[in-house]
Amino acid sequence: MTAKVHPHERIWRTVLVVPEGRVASYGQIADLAGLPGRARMVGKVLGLAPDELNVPWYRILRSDGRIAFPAGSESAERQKQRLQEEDVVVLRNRVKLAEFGWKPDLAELLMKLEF
DNA sequence: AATCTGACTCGAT
DNA sequence: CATCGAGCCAGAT
Repeated sequence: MTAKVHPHERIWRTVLVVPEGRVASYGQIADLAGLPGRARMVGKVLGLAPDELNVPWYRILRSDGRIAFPAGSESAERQKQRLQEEDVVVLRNRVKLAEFGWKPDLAELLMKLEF
Protein backbone atom coordinates (compact mmCIF):
# COMPACT_ATOMS: atom_id res chain seq x y z
CA MET A 1 0.00 0.00 0.00
CA THR A 2 1.11 3.53 0.50
CA ALA A 3 4.24 3.31 2.52
CA LYS A 4 6.10 6.55 2.32
CA VAL A 5 3.71 9.47 2.09
CA HIS A 6 5.19 12.88 2.81
CA PRO A 7 3.57 15.17 5.36
CA HIS A 8 2.96 17.63 2.54
CA GLU A 9 1.05 15.13 0.50
CA ARG A 10 -0.88 13.77 3.46
CA ILE A 11 -2.01 17.27 4.28
CA TRP A 12 -3.09 18.10 0.76
CA ARG A 13 -4.92 14.85 0.38
CA THR A 14 -6.69 15.36 3.68
CA VAL A 15 -7.81 18.86 2.80
CA LEU A 16 -9.06 17.51 -0.52
CA VAL A 17 -11.57 15.46 1.44
CA VAL A 18 -13.24 18.46 3.08
CA PRO A 19 -16.53 18.77 1.21
CA GLU A 20 -17.79 21.88 -0.53
CA GLY A 21 -19.71 24.16 1.74
CA ARG A 22 -17.94 22.95 4.88
CA VAL A 23 -14.86 24.11 6.77
CA ALA A 24 -12.22 22.57 9.00
CA SER A 25 -9.50 23.89 11.29
CA TYR A 26 -5.75 23.63 10.80
CA GLY A 27 -5.49 21.47 13.89
CA GLN A 28 -8.27 19.20 12.75
CA ILE A 29 -6.56 18.63 9.43
CA ALA A 30 -3.27 17.95 11.16
CA ASP A 31 -4.90 15.32 13.35
CA LEU A 32 -6.71 13.62 10.50
CA ALA A 33 -3.52 13.64 8.47
CA GLY A 34 -1.82 11.77 11.29
CA LEU A 35 0.26 14.77 12.30
CA PRO A 36 -1.09 15.77 15.70
CA GLY A 37 0.26 19.03 17.08
CA ARG A 38 1.30 20.33 13.72
CA ALA A 39 -1.47 22.80 12.98
CA ARG A 40 1.10 25.43 12.05
CA MET A 41 2.61 23.15 9.50
CA VAL A 42 -0.75 22.77 7.79
CA GLY A 43 -0.93 26.48 7.07
CA LYS A 44 2.61 26.55 5.77
CA VAL A 45 2.08 23.58 3.51
CA LEU A 46 -1.22 24.79 2.10
CA GLY A 47 0.60 27.72 0.57
CA LEU A 48 2.88 25.31 -1.25
CA ALA A 49 0.18 23.22 -2.88
CA PRO A 50 0.50 22.98 -6.66
CA ASP A 51 -2.38 24.79 -8.36
CA GLU A 52 -3.26 21.82 -10.53
CA LEU A 53 -4.09 19.89 -7.38
CA ASN A 54 -6.96 22.27 -6.65
CA VAL A 55 -6.64 21.95 -2.90
CA PRO A 56 -9.52 23.82 -1.25
CA TRP A 57 -7.22 25.77 1.07
CA TYR A 58 -9.90 28.37 1.70
CA ARG A 59 -12.01 25.83 3.61
CA ILE A 60 -9.40 25.76 6.37
CA LEU A 61 -9.81 28.21 9.25
CA ARG A 62 -8.56 28.77 12.78
CA SER A 63 -10.00 26.65 15.54
CA ASP A 64 -12.44 29.43 16.43
CA GLY A 65 -13.71 29.76 12.88
CA ARG A 66 -11.88 32.94 11.99
CA ILE A 67 -9.95 33.43 8.78
CA ALA A 68 -6.28 33.18 9.64
CA PHE A 69 -5.10 36.03 7.42
CA PRO A 70 -5.18 39.55 8.78
CA ALA A 71 -8.67 41.04 8.39
CA GLY A 72 -8.91 43.19 5.32
CA SER A 73 -5.85 41.73 3.67
CA GLU A 74 -6.12 40.64 0.07
CA SER A 75 -5.70 37.00 1.05
CA ALA A 76 -8.44 37.24 3.64
CA GLU A 77 -10.78 38.83 1.15
CA ARG A 78 -10.04 36.17 -1.45
CA GLN A 79 -10.73 33.46 1.08
CA LYS A 80 -13.96 35.07 2.18
CA GLN A 81 -15.14 35.25 -1.41
CA ARG A 82 -14.30 31.64 -2.18
CA LEU A 83 -16.26 30.58 0.92
CA GLN A 84 -19.24 32.72 0.07
CA GLU A 85 -19.23 31.30 -3.44
CA GLU A 86 -20.13 28.00 -1.86
CA ASP A 87 -22.71 29.54 0.44
CA VAL A 88 -20.63 29.52 3.60
CA VAL A 89 -21.64 32.52 5.67
CA VAL A 90 -18.71 34.71 6.73
CA LEU A 91 -19.39 37.48 9.21
CA ARG A 92 -16.59 39.63 10.60
CA ASN A 93 -14.06 37.30 9.00
CA ARG A 94 -15.56 34.42 10.90
CA VAL A 95 -17.55 31.30 10.12
CA LYS A 96 -19.83 29.61 12.64
CA LEU A 97 -18.28 26.20 13.11
CA ALA A 98 -21.43 24.88 14.75
CA GLU A 99 -23.13 25.48 11.43
CA PHE A 100 -20.48 24.86 8.78
CA GLY A 101 -17.87 22.81 10.60
CA TRP A 102 -17.02 19.53 8.90
CA LYS A 103 -17.73 16.33 10.85
CA PRO A 104 -15.73 13.75 8.92
CA ASP A 105 -17.22 10.33 8.33
CA LEU A 106 -14.65 7.82 9.55
CA ALA A 107 -15.55 5.12 7.06
CA GLU A 108 -15.24 7.53 4.18
CA LEU A 109 -11.96 8.84 5.53
CA LEU A 110 -10.35 5.44 5.73
CA MET A 111 -11.48 4.90 2.19
CA LYS A 112 -10.13 8.14 0.79
CA LEU A 113 -6.97 8.39 2.87
CA GLU A 114 -4.93 5.27 2.52
CA PHE A 115 -1.77 6.51 4.13
C1' DA B 1 23.56 24.94 18.67
C1' DA B 2 20.72 29.06 19.77
C1' DT B 3 17.12 31.92 18.21
C1' DC B 4 13.34 33.45 15.43
C1' DT B 5 9.15 32.89 12.84
C1' DG B 6 4.48 31.59 11.72
C1' DA B 7 -2.25 30.57 7.17
C1' DC B 8 -1.93 27.56 15.18
C1' DT B 9 -4.36 26.27 19.92
C1' DC B 10 -6.09 26.41 24.46
C1' DG B 11 -7.02 28.01 28.88
C1' DA B 12 -7.32 32.06 31.87
C1' DT B 13 -8.94 36.78 32.48
C1' DC C 1 -17.13 38.15 23.33
C1' DA C 2 -12.04 40.07 22.89
C1' DT C 3 -7.18 39.78 24.60
C1' DC C 4 -3.17 37.58 26.42
C1' DG C 5 0.24 34.35 27.43
C1' DA C 6 2.38 30.16 27.15
C1' DG C 7 2.87 26.07 24.61
C1' DC C 8 3.63 23.96 20.31
C1' DC C 9 6.51 22.29 16.13
C1' DA C 10 9.06 22.26 11.85
C1' DG C 11 11.99 25.25 8.96
C1' DA C 12 14.91 28.94 8.29
C1' DT C 13 18.73 32.01 10.08
